[in-house]
Amino acid sequence: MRPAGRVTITDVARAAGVSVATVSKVVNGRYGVAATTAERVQQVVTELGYESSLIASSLRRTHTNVIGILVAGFDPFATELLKGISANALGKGYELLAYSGAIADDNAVGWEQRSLSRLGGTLIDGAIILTPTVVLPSTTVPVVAVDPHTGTGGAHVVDADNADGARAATRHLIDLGHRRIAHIRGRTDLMSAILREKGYRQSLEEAGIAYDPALVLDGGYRAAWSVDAARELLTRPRPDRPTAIFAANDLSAFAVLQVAEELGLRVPQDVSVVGFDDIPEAARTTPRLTTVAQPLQEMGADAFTMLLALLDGRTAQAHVRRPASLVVRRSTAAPPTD
Amino acid sequence: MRPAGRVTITDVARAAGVSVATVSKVVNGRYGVAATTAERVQQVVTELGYESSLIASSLRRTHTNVIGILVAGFDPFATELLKGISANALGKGYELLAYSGAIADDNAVGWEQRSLSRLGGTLIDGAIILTPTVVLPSTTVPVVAVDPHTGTGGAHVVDADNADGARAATRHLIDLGHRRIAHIRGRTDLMSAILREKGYRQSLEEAGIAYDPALVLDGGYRAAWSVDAARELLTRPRPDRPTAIFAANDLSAFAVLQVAEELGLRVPQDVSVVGFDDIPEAARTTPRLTTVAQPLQEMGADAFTMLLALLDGRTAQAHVRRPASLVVRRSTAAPPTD
DNA sequence: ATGAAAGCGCTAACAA
DNA sequence: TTGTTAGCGCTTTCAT
Repeated sequence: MRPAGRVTITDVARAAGVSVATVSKVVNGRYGVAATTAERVQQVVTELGYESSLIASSLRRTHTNVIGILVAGFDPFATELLKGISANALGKGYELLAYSGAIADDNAVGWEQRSLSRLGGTLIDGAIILTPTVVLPSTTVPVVAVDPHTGTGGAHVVDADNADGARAATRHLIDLGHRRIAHIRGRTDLMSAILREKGYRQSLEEAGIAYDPALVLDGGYRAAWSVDAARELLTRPRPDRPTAIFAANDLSAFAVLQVAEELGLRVPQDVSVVGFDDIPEAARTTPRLTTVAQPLQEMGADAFTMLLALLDGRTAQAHVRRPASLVVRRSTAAPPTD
Repeated sequence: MRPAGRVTITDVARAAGVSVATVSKVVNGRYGVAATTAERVQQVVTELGYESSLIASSLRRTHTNVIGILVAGFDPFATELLKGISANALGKGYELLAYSGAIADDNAVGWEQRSLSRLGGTLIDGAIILTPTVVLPSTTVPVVAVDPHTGTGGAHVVDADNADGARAATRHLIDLGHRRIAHIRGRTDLMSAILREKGYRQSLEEAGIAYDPALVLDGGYRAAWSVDAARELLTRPRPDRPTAIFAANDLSAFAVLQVAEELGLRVPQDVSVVGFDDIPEAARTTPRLTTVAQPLQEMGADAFTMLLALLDGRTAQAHVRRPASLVVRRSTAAPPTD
């Protein structure tokens, strides 16, 4: 009688009248099996639709040809990187396993460590960790970090040139004639946010515009906080009110757009807005958002290439930095002339 | 001495001076452990940074609180659905494991079956399969299919109303005044393609426009084939040439845009183009593409909700169909008046 | 060429 | 309360 649930190697062995060891050899193409036996086993395998359990085999094997991609959640940032990794991985003999382990608030921090422990050493041969928030201790499998939040920490890293992107964004606003340019800052504990603010200040300095602390507010990369910040900035009386806002990420920029609309301010006529990240939604806002694009898909591909080198025992460049580039859309224009 | 690789339950047991069984009980919060013992074990766990291996435990357990999302690859379609699933899964106590098993051409077909076999029964409690291409035999874990290519096949399904979306797209062209409307068909073996063509024909019929087989060509949902089809259509002499083309998906529509440009035809002045899917790139073409959007994120969320019901032993609606909606951008206008 | 047996890390009966 | 034992499905020596 046919087994009810999964077809296991034991089912195949029984049906073929051989031992499980022999089935294992056939399935994995090992030597030491008579051609006729192999053929018979193969036939039963096909007949029963047997596929080896990834779980069970990974428990014994040293490698699985599976690469883990550890994410906090499937947000636009992560999924763009995934596309790049997936495109690059095609035909390279590896399966991809994207794991989102941050399911509750209590593991919102340190999720990467937990996920790595739970999968590492057995299920996956190596890992690509997207935007890790902590420095990872030495692990049992090779790891590449993409856009780490706390600096490189000795690990292999792929990121974009955040400072330069922010410089370009700010310079764009300056070139349009803006002088009162506000910045809604990201999470101040994160590397990327610090670098973006740094780029903003550098461009101001290059243009000889004095840095005004009153124009820099916290948005924490989050919509809610950014709404508050935007409201604070845009409700100021006219001479104090900034004519342009550079938001640390697109989410914050969307908040600015929303608040401007509430207040009856036109974008870009009354206020210009620039974001950062160029998530797909940025091309769909009204007006479409001028922002800084990170080549996320390329970065994903880079990470995969790097990890492959590591897995092959080759030495890999420790740090790959991709340029960020300004994408000018409709949310920026010359300041109002009064 | 501290163990070199992963920290296992045995390491913890040894360090705490108890048996592995006791550690297991503590870690999983089972009863029957003295408070003082539990505390000591817990401390060692923290100290050593122990995390149970998902693999090993899933081999024994009946459930893992992990939901598998089986995809062929991480393309725009899959990642949008992922976003919706992920957003809905947050805080529901499940971890997400997206698995891309189609790594080579030889498992390009039947990947879903293979992935399900490899993960099912042990690693994952249930699965959401994105755009499966074959009908799945009864499996050991609950399964929800999103946008299946071959009909529902008795399984639980989430999809968009392809026929209605196609009707809307075609009606939009008719309303603009078009009468010679071509259709570049999708893969004729797939449910979605058949429904889209059906919608196209229905709208023509409703408007009293005779169906002309010469205006319907195969594009197979693929760029290359669609380029050929578009060229065939757009190089026809003027009275025969269609004034509008409804492509079965955005990829095909992009091909039309490209061919039109090569031929010196202006979109939408000389020819109007409508796509289907509204992948993010559709908002970035020149001109931006009018297309039919499927609410992918909502569909992902629906699938998760459905699977949750199944896992809880509740009965779930067998088929959830979401409306598809026309997104009018810049690639459509009234036909040339000559 | 084939199979018996050990063991990967863990959980669940059951015994002590 | 705690530990011993069996075994999940598989791979890998090591005998036969």
